[in-house]
Amino acid sequence: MTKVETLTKFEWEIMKNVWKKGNATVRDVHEALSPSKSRAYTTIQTYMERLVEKKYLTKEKIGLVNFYSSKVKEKDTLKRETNHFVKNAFDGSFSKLAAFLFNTHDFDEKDLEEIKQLIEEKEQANE
Amino acid sequence: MTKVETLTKFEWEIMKNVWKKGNATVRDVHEALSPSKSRAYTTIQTYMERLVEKKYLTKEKIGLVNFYSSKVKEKDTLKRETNHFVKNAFDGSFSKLAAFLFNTHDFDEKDLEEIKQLIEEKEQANE
DNA sequence: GTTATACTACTACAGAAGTAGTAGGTAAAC
DNA sequence: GTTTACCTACTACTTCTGTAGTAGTATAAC
Repeated sequence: MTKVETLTKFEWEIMKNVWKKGNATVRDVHEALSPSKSRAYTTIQTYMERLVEKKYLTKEKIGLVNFYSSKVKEKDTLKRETNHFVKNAFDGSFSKLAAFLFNTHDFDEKDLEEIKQLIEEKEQANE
Repeated sequence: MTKVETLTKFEWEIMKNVWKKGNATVRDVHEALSPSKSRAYTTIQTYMERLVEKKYLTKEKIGLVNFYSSKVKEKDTLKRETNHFVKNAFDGSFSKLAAFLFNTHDFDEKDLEEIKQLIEEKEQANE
């Protein structure tokens, strides 16, 4: 019954940075995030430690400094979280989500063309 | 800077029930939810009270019993939450989300047709 | 060699989320 | 009219999130 976890907004932020850099120190992440919303260095540190506990990150000490790297693939995480969301919000139905998006958001020509392209590729693949 | 809030999984559950019934008592919701995962009646009660505090629900006492009804439209909530999610997970890009869905999930013919239909309608509307 | 800098490890604390018990009151049933 | 069932209001406690301070140690700079 492994309880499935969800990343909080801020945990996402951190994970995104680690994914982008491959591996990152607290300082790296702090510097990358600080401009937008200033948080103490140790706040970032705490988060990253917690992400280690939660098995999202591993850390390795090189010299004096901890380098954190991701234990989970971005794509897998994204997939899991998306499934979650769709489950909660749209009873697990992706076409409900799609319908909803079309009805409530404005897509421009380009978006629509891109998506249509994707569908056609899919359809080819399905055949 | 009105801090935007997100519903937790369980708050969703409750809101869905209230939306479905129009207005609902604690007992209604408890009975609707219990089969799946048993939670105490008072747990539901607490949640519903908190949702009143958070302005998602209003309550009106009729006789001895509180009837809760939604203050927010399901559609609006869904939209807000979807925006949130897309913002966190896909840097706010709906076409990234779309692309991701196509790459990681299997849609069957029917789904694809439905979506294509939607796009064509949109395109017509855009013209 | 003493001072400043940088980093880790540990501790702390408030508020939200998750969960539920208890007290007390009305109404129904006997 | 006493018991039972049901409901609300209030209180309580744990875990998780968000946020950060402090102590201690290694290194760099003077």
